[in-house]
This record gives sequence, structure tokens and C-alpha cells, in this order.
Amino acid sequence: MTDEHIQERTDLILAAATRMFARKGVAVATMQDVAAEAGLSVGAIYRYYPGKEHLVRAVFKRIKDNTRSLFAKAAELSDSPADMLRNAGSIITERFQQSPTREETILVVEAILADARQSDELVAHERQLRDAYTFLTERFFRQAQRNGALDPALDSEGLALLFVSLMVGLHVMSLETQDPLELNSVITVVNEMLL
Amino acid sequence: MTDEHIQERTDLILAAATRMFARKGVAVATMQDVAAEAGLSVGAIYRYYPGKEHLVRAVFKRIKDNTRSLFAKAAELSDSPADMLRNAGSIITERFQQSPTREETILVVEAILADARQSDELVAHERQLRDAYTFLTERFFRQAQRNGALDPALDSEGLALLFVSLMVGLHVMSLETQDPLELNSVITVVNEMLL
DNA sequence: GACTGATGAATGAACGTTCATTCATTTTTT
DNA sequence: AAAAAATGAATGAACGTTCATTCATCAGTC
Repeated sequence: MTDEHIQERTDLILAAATRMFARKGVAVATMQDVAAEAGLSVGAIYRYYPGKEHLVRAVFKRIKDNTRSLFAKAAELSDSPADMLRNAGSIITERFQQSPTREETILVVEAILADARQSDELVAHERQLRDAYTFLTERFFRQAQRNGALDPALDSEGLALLFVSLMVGLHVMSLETQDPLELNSVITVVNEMLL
Repeated sequence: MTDEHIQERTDLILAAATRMFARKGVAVATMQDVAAEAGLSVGAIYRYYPGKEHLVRAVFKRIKDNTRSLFAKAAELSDSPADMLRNAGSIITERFQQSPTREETILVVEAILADARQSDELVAHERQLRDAYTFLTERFFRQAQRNGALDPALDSEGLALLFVSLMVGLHVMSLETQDPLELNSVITVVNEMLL
């Protein structure tokens, strides 16, 4: 009853915390909520996490890492801006259609808010989210410009910011609908504009 | 000392609450925080608002109304999609540069999150935010298509969703920078793409 | 195999703190 | 002096955290 068991419990608690934090909000969800959702007692949680603060950070970290790697994958799979838009768009729709990941979407936004409120000391460290996104995207666009898949006259930095903002915006907008967004029409429009 | 005084106090408290809710988060900011920020005692607040819940709702309502009317104004001032983008973009930068409105930006996102968590009963009522945005925008685009300022072949609904998502995304992204966004490059890129 | 003792995972009542709300009192206005 | 406005100490509920206790599991002994 060792490493494997600890990993199992840690994951169980993290998943339960993710659900509760998304459902009620990080500040409103209580440790008792998390414990009940995990099917454990409150005390048990403190064996695996030193406190609520740590649990929150662990949840945010996982969310960010997930999102970042999805972005990286979209860039890797694509070989033109239109393609990248299509890939990133389908990531959002997929993410949203699975119910547990709708909750993750909410937490992506909560994590951004938490970052936004951080006072200036840790800021530099915590602002990696946007940087990582825009960095990945800009690199992809520059590559596309070298390959001739994108007009070299376009400002790749501006384009990257535009692209990432659009993706984040679509995430947020998806929170306002029960049904998945009609992303197809968006993608079609941008495709037409990009050609 | 009646109507005018009541209005004055109500506004004072609402402004203080807006600042504190944005700074700490709605759930974390206390009534004592709000009172201190307003330069009043806790008890005084309860003379003007029946409780925290009401205060929160009032703050959210004002934020939404503000944002909505800014959107409407942008549509009114514009006579082409590129123009609309420029106008909406400058609204975001203006909003962001004034310090009190950076806090409002945070609350726009908190309000969206609060909506997203509302359970299904009130949802239809509360989901006006996106509808109002996209409705305004789509109507503007259709008008532009009639005026010949926009390719009539484009799907105005998809375009509206795209546009609103981009604006919301830019708002959120602006939270991740201390400095105002380099929106100009974004606007330039889209302008080039729209032509 | 049966008994005993040790281990440490899990429990949940209890504690101290924080916070929304109330209200008896004081201050200000009319 | 009466009425209205404002105060802030008091109240009680809720929450994060702690810890004495329980109990299933397993090692050691016969």
C-alpha cells in the first residue's frame, strides 16, 4: 500500500476538487464539499494535500498544463493558419462536448482571473500562460511565413495575439451556451477571410 | 436630504464594492472591506443594500449594462466591419487604460462565470449578455451587407460570433498584461485581412 | 494456521477564526 | 427635541484545520 495507492488517492482528490471548484467556484467550494465529492472524510484530504491553497494550486496547474499541451498539439498538427484555426477550433468543441471538460473550461477562466489578481511579485512567474500560448502560436505563424503558407507581410506577433484572443474568447463564449457553439460557421468565415 | 442623498450614497457604495470585488474577488471580499473602501461603517451599507447578494447583483448588472452600451455605441459609430473592429478595439484599450475600468474588466469575466454556474432555471434569463452582444453585432453586419460594405456571401451569424469572441478574448487577454495590449498590431492585421 | 501487536490510513468532532448580519447607541440633520 | 443616518460591538453560522480515536491490514511468534 504505497506509491500506487498514494497516486490513486491524489488523483481522486484532484478530480473531485476540480469538479467542485468548477461547480461552485474556488472560494465558495468547501473542503467538506471536496471530501464528500471524493467519497472521503475531510481529514483524509489533509494527508495528501497540506491545505486548500495547495489543492487550488494543483488544480490550476493541471488545467494550465492541459490547455497548453492541447495548444501545442494543434500547432504541431497544422501546416497553415487556416488549418491551425480548424484544429484549435475542434479542440474547443471537443473539450466542450465532454461534460467533465466543460468544468475545466470554467477553471481555465478562473485561473486567468486568479493570475490577474496576483500582486506584482509573483506575476512574472505566473504570467506564463499567455506567453506560452502566444509564443507557441507566433512561432507557428513565423514558420508558416517561411513555408509560404502565410503572407510574410503580416505581423506575426499581432496575428498570434489575435489568434489566441479568439481562442480564449471562444472558450469564454462557450460558457454562455448550454449547447456546443456553432463553431463551424466561425471557422468557415475565417477560412474565407484568410484566403 | 433625501432622494439626492440616497442616490449619492448608493453610488458611493456601488463604486467601492466594484473596486473591492474586482481586487479580491466577489467571494473573498468582505462587507467590512467594502465599508472601509467606501469610508462608511458596515451597518451603513445595510441601510442602502439589503445584503451582500443584492450588492453583488447590482455590481454585475451595472457592469453588463456598461459593456452592452459600449458595444451598441461602437456599432452605431461604425459603417464598415473594419471600422467596427477599430472602434470596439479602442473601447477596450480606453477601458483598460483608465485604472478603475481595468477592475471592471475583471468583473465582466466574473459576471460571465457567475452566469455560467447558474443552474438551468434562471439561465435563459441571464444569458442575455452574449445574446445582446451577438444580436447587436449581427444586426450591424447585416446592415453592412445591405450597404455593400461587407461581402454578402459571408455568414453574418458566424461573423458576429467570431467578432464578439475576439472582443471578449481581448478583454481577458488584457488581464494577463500589466501594460495595455498592443492592440494596434491586432487591428492592423485584421484590417488587412478584411480588405 | 491462529493469536498478538504494530502500523498508518481514515474518520469526524472540536477549535479558532472569519464573516454576514443585527441592533442598541450615538451623531447629525431638520 | 424629534427624526434620520451612521456607528461598531455583538451574534451566530460556516469554514479551514487539527488531532484523538478507530479499525483494517499485515508481520512476527508459537
